[in-house]
Amino acid sequence: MTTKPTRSKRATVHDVALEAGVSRGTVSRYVNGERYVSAAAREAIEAAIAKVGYVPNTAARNLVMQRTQAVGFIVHEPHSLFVEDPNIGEILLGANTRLSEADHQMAVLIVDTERDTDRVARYLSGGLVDGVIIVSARADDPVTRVVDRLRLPAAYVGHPPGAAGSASFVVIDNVGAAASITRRLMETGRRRIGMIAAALDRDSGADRLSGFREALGDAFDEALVEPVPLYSYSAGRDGMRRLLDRAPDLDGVFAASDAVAAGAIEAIKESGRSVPDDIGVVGFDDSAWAQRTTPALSTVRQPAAGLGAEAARLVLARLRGDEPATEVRLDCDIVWRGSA
Amino acid sequence: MTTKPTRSKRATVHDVALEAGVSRGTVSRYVNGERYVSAAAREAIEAAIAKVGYVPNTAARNLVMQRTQAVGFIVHEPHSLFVEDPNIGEILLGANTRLSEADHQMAVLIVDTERDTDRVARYLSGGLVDGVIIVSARADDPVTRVVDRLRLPAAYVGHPPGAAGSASFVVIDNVGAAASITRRLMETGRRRIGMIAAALDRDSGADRLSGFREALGDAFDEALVEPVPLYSYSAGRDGMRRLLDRAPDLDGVFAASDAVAAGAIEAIKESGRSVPDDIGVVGFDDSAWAQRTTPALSTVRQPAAGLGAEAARLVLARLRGDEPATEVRLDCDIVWRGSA
DNA sequence: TTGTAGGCGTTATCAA
DNA sequence: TTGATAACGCCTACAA
Repeated sequence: MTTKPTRSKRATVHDVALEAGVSRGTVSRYVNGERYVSAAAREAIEAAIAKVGYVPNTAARNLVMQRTQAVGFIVHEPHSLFVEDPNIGEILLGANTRLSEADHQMAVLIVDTERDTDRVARYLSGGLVDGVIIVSARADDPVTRVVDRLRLPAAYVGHPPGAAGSASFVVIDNVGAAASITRRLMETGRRRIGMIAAALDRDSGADRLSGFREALGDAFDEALVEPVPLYSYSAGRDGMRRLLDRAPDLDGVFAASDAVAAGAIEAIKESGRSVPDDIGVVGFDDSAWAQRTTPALSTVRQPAAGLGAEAARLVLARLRGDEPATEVRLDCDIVWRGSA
Repeated sequence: MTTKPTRSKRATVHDVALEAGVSRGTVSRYVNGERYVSAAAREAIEAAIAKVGYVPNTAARNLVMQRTQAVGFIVHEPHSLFVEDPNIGEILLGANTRLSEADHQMAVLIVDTERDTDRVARYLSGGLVDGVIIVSARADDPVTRVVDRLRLPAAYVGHPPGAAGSASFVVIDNVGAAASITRRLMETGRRRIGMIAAALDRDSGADRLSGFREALGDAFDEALVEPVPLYSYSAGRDGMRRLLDRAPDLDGVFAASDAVAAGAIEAIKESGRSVPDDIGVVGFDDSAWAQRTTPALSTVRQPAAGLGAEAARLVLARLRGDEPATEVRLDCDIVWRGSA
C-alpha cells in the first residue's frame, strides 16, 4: 500500500510536531533558530522534518509577521527601450546586489501593457513587498498612485515630472554632466557649438540644456539650439538638418541623447560634412547607439549600477524607519570616443 | 481631534464590515464580485471601503486560496550577459505578455551571487508563486533542486545539461540553425570554412558545433574548429587569431555567437584581411553586436519573445493540471547582412 | 524548556 | 441574501 501519487499536501509545522511528538511552538522555535530547544527535541524535529519533507510557508509567515523581506522593482519602460537600453539591466543588478546584502528578495515587476498596470498595483497593495523601487515611472498612473496611497516605502530612479511627496528620488546630475561634456567639446577647439535639445518638457531635457548654456557662458547663442520633441534617432536627424540650414558654419554639436546624436551624424554626413573633422558630435547616455555610430560617440555614461544600488539603499533606510534624503544626485563619467 | 499621523494600520475586511454594518462574509462576497449582495449592502460597503481606505491583502487571500496567480521568472545569467544580451529582455517580455493575458503576475527573480541562490530557493518554496519559468539554469543548484523537490510546475528556457524529469523545456533548434547558416555560407562559395566554437560544455555550444559539422559533411575539418570557453568578444578575437595562424587560407568562419563573431572580425581585420571579401563571417543570436560590427553580421535570430511566451504557456498548462510536452523546440530565422 | 491558544486577513461552508 | 465559524500555516505571548 503506497501513498497516493497525486499531489500530496505539503507538510506543515503541525505535521512535523505530530511526527516529532512535540508541540507546534517548539517546532516553530527550532525552525527559527531560537534557543530553548532541547537536544532531544531538536533531534526529533530534524528527523521529522526530513521524513515529512517540511518546508516553511513564507506566505503564512509573512502574514503573521507583517513583513516580507522583499521589495518590488517596477520597470515601466516602453517595450523597445527595455530591450535595448543596457542601463536598465545595470540598474537592476545594482539594486539586487544591495538588497541581497541586506537579505532582501527583489521581485521585478514589468509593466508593459495597460493590463499590467492594474495587476501590478494590486500586487503591491497586497502586502507582498515591504517597499518598492520604481524606474521610469509615469507621473500619475495606478502604480504610483497606489504607492503614494499606501505610503509604501519607495525610491524612484529618475524624477517623474510632478512627482509627489514622501518618496526618495535618485537622479543623475544632468546639468553637471551636460556642462562637462560641452566644456570638453570646447576644449577640442570648437567655436560654434550648437545643441539638439530634446524633450524640454522633461526634467532631463531641460537640465541638459541648462548645463549646455552654463558651460558656454557668453558664447551661448540661442539660435544654435534646436529643440526636438523626443529622444529619438529621427528627431535628431531632422533637427540637425534644420540646424545646419540655419548655421552652416557650425563646428560642434551636443545632442541630448545618443539616439539623437546618431540621427544628427546621419544628417551631417548627408550634408557632405564629416565627423569629427568638420563637426564634432557628443551625445548622452552611452547607450547601444554610442557604439553603433561611425565614428563611435563621445558621450556621457550614466552610473547605472550606482543608481540601482542607491535606490535600494534608500528603500532599505525607509524600511528601517529612517527618513533618508529626498533626492540624491549622482555624477556621471564622460567617455571620449571618435566623434569629437 | 485628528487621527494620529503615525503609520495607521491598514483597514481590513473586518473594519469595512463594522463600518458598513454587515458581516465580513458579505464584504468578502462584494469584493470578489459575487452575486447575492443586495443593493443596500453594496452601497453601505462601497461607502465603508472608501471611508476606511480598504485595500485587500493578497497575502492573506493567497494563504487561504492556496494559490497566488503569480509565477516566478528566474534569470540565472552571468552578470555581464544579462546586461548586454537583448534576448533576455525579449524573453522576459514574451513571457510577461502571455502570463498577463492569463491574468497572472510575473515576478522576476535575479540570481547573481551565491547568496541569491538560497534566498530565491526559499522564496520559491515559500508558496509565493504557483509556478516558475527558469532561464539559463544551472544543472544542479539549490534553485533547480527546490523546484524539483517541490514539484513546482516549471518550464525551462534552454535545457540545462543533465536536467531532471517533470518539467518542460523550451529550446531553440541549435543544431538545425547552425547547419542552416553554415550551409548558407557554403552556398556563397566559401571552401575552407572554420568555426569558433564556444562553451562546448553547454548544450547550446555543443549543438552549434554539431550543426556545423553536419552541414559540412565530408568537408568538415577538425583542425578548423577553434574551441573557446565563453561566448565573449575577447574569446572570439583570441580564438580567431589562433585559427588564422593555423589556417591562413580560411575563407569563411562560423562564430558560435555574435559577440564571438565581432571579436573574430577584429582579428581578421588586424591580420590585414577584409570581411566579407577575404573571409565571410556569420554569427548567432542577432544580438546588439550584430548591428555594431562593420559590416553588419549575417546571423541567426532567436525567436526570443517566442521562447518566453512558450515557456509561459507551458507553466500555465501545468497549472491547469495538464501534462504538456516535455520539450518544445523552436525554429530560428537567418538574417543575412553584409558580413558574408 | 515546553505546550496552549489567540491572531494575522481572507475565503468558504452551512445554517438561518 | 446574509451571518457565524472554521480553516489556511505560522508566530508569540503566556502559563506551566
